[in-house]
Amino acid sequence: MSFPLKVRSVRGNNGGGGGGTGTKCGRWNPTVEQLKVLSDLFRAGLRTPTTDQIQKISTELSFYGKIESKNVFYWFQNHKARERQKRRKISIDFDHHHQENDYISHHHHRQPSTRDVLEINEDEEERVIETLQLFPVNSFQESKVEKMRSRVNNQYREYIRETNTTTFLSYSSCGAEMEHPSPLELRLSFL
Amino acid sequence: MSFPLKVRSVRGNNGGGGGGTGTKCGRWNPTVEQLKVLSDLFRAGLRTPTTDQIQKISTELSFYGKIESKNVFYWFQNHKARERQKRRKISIDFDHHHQENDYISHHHHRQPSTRDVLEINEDEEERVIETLQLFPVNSFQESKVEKMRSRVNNQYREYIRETNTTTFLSYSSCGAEMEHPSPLELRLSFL
DNA sequence: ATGCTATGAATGAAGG
DNA sequence: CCTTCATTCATAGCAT
Repeated sequence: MSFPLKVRSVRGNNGGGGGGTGTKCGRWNPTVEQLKVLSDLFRAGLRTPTTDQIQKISTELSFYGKIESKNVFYWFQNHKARERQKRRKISIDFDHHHQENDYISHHHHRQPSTRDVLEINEDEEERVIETLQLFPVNSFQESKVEKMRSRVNNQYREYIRETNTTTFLSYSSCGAEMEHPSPLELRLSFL
Repeated sequence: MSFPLKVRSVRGNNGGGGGGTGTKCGRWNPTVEQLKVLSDLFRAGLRTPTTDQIQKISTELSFYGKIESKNVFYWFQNHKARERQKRRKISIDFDHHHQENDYISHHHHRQPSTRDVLEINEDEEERVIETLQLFPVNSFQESKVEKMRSRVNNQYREYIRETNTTTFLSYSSCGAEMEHPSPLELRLSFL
């Protein structure tokens, strides 16, 4: 529960060597050094590192212990998500608190069911990434060439949106319709 | 993917009480049967099902639990993308990988596609089985599986229009427990 | 042992 | 298709 200064067991191991034997290798367990670097990067403003950045970070962190790129990826993913989540929760609490204070009618207390919670103060973001000196990851993403590719497949998205907004009634019996070309049979003739 | 020894909750199925593990009706949680069928289809070579296929699959799968066509759509999207991710192991950090049995790290260098860091080393069959017959098309259509990747956006249009009125069953079915065919059924007969 | 919390990992759902 | 977000599953660790 301890907050930021979580230290966790250092998991012994490595320091470059790789003697991380004792650890159950089913799941990556960051060392304190790794955690520090990651936190620093995050604090410096890095939120969604590019593949190159991930690679660099991962490579660098491998010095402190076994680590893979995906671990870095997941770490940032989770860290960002959970911070947002935390902030969201706080905001909700705040909101809730206020609502209790003023019981005005035009305030609609919405239960944050699942996804109702919309973005709240999401400011304070994306600080200068260039300033983090830990790893000079100034690799630009110059890929502007491929921008004219996606064009059609957005239709399904629209469809989804449509069906989501349009009543979910889904009338049970639709015997008449189903005008599918042919009585089909999907079969897996293997396995 | 990666259901080696993980089964996840087999969908405690809502049923009001909602106890159990999760299964909040906010998001589709595939049952093992559904997952099996989907995986089979995928392994059979189906990658980007057409609208019709999606609908049929979802109809069939609704037999095993609540499901919508969009779930099928998303499943294939995600599964395909993530399969590729796995296949495209970056492995730029090969030299820094120390210790323990490093998997047969073969690295064909390529430009990291912005996010394929998820270098998972799970080996799954990726053979394309030509025996898949999702649609017994006429002879003039090449029976090549890859041929099914044809963009059928026109169908999407139709589909969209149609789904506005005819949604799929996917009844919640709290008590409507129907006897499902043998989970080992290898052939799906769609009607 | 039992339970809880923090968090790594996975994946459903979207957005673009 | 690619990238990202939100949820959820599964556990390691520590607490009780």
